[in-house]
Amino acid sequence: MSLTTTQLDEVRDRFLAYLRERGLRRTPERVAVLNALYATPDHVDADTLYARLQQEGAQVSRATVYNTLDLLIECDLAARHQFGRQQARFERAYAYWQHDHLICVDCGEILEFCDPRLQQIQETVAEIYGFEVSRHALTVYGHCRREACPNKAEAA
Amino acid sequence: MSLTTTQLDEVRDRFLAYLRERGLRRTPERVAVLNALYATPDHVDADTLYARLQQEGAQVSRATVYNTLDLLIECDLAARHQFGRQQARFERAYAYWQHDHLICVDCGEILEFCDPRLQQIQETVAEIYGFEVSRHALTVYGHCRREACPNKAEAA
DNA sequence: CTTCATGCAAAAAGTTTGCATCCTC
DNA sequence: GAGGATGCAAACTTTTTGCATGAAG
Repeated sequence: MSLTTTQLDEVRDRFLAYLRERGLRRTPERVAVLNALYATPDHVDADTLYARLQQEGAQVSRATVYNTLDLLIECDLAARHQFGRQQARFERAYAYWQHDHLICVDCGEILEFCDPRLQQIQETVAEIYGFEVSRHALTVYGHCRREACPNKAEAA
Repeated sequence: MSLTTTQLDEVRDRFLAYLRERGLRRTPERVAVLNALYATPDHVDADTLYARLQQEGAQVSRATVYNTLDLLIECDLAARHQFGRQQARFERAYAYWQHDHLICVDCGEILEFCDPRLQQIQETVAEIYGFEVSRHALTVYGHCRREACPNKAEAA
């Protein structure tokens, strides 16, 4: 799913507003990272995002990619996920409801879903344990049934 | 919650049976890692487990710790979790229902909970997306209300 | 012009690997 | 005995850090 030009403008404006109110500078590198993240709806790792920026000719270092991703997470324009391995994945977070992930352990395909019962679970847990819950991360693992799914043999 | 001696025996037997049926060797190092993991109910990272083994005088290398943890996960005696950071946490998995985790982002406390609605969510997702679901990982993040919780200022 | 942000490369943190030695079977 | 398992250390991967240079305000 792609965002409209108007939405992308809103995203950029929100980022710039955040930078302004925090007294941070508007640099072309920061904007480039934002654009690269919002160019596709997938879940990229930092290095892939870095490679993408290089490919586009943007002059951005890895350090700046990580740096900027942190800023984007702080202002809720990006989300970080840790899907099982030590490599974090990032996705855009604007105009997205809180959603969860379904991952095929064979082909690595990542699907998104949303179930209202999770909200209820959060509330229940918050009440029982006296927590002020801020967010959750649910990842469901399994085997997809796509014909094109490689490593199918692993499935039961 | 601690396991009884009988349960610990069952665990060891199960591990040894697994080694036997896979044609793997029963080494004192492997048993030491199992014991160290089952000595406490907490969620340890590999290095902490390694340090614990050293302290007990066990002669086990980091490589063997990782190696053995993989074996324990394969035979369902251990579970690996990736709580947000790039450092994996391990916990014993024998005689435990599938449970989920509630983490205080201020003090790092990890609580466990279980909600039957998750089972339903898994089933729903499996049906909608045509997945054969094998497991899930839900982590809820928030602020605990303990007096002793450090970094309380961060809470809203 | 001041100061913060960047790029680079080195360091850090976590995990995996290669190889000689040791120990289970 | 034979070959898998271990320990050690080095390699590797991902992320963070320090510092001189560069550019935003």
